Amino acid sequence: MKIATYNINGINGRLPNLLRWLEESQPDVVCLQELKATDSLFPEKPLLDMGYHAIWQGQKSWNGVAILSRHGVIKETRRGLGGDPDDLHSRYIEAFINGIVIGCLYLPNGNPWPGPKFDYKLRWMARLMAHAARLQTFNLPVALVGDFNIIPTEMDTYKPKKYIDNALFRMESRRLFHELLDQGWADAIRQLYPDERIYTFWDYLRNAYGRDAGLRLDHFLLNGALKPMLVSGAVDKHVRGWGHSSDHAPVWITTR
DNA sequence: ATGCCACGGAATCCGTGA
Repeated sequence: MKIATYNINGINGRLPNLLRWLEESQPDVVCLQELKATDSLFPEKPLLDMGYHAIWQGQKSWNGVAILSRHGVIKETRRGLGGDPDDLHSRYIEAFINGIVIGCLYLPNGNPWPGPKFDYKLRWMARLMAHAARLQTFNLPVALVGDFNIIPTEMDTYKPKKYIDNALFRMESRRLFHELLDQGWADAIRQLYPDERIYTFWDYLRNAYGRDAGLRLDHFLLNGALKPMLVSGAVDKHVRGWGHSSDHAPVWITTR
């Protein structure tokens, strides 16, 4: 099964890019983030026409997550993380597809540091970790997939010094990410490419893509049951070079 | 220290993103 994640940065503005990439890449399941669309504006029909069923949690202007699948109707298992009834951001949706539990997430950016947005990021991560710990008790393959907005190590940014006080790279963010891994999650892309610089995001500013000034922010975390099923994975980097692209590129893995 | 780009939504700018 080919599972992908793609921060689309506005699903309606970039629908032609999304459809072009789906046609080319032929993923079975796709986790999307930053829909930037309300529920009623989700482009269900063009995706169905391409054979993809979808579940989504939209929001006006910002955030928004969705899961697409070619394996028929999707069994949704959760939307939202719980642990904070006042949090109205659409950042988590989860489904059971073809024997795998797939959690699609869009972790808060958290900039600027310090401040309330950074505090929200850390609280959201704590809630994610509480839910991830519950998922670890499942006797099933589980994947946490999406835009984590975290640069896990110095190897995952073109210029570590520049990001020292950035919420994506602050030690608190990295520490929580590694505490999450310590629950028993494997960072699939890093596992496949232990020594390579791999980026999934290139800023629109300053010709970042042309200079390959990127960050690795989009991750696949696999539990112990799913990890031995991992076969391959990669970033569809060229998609970031298409006209009218998102600032993220799609990332995918395949499992047996 | 700031703007550089790009989005949605409203309005001819603002908040946000990373």
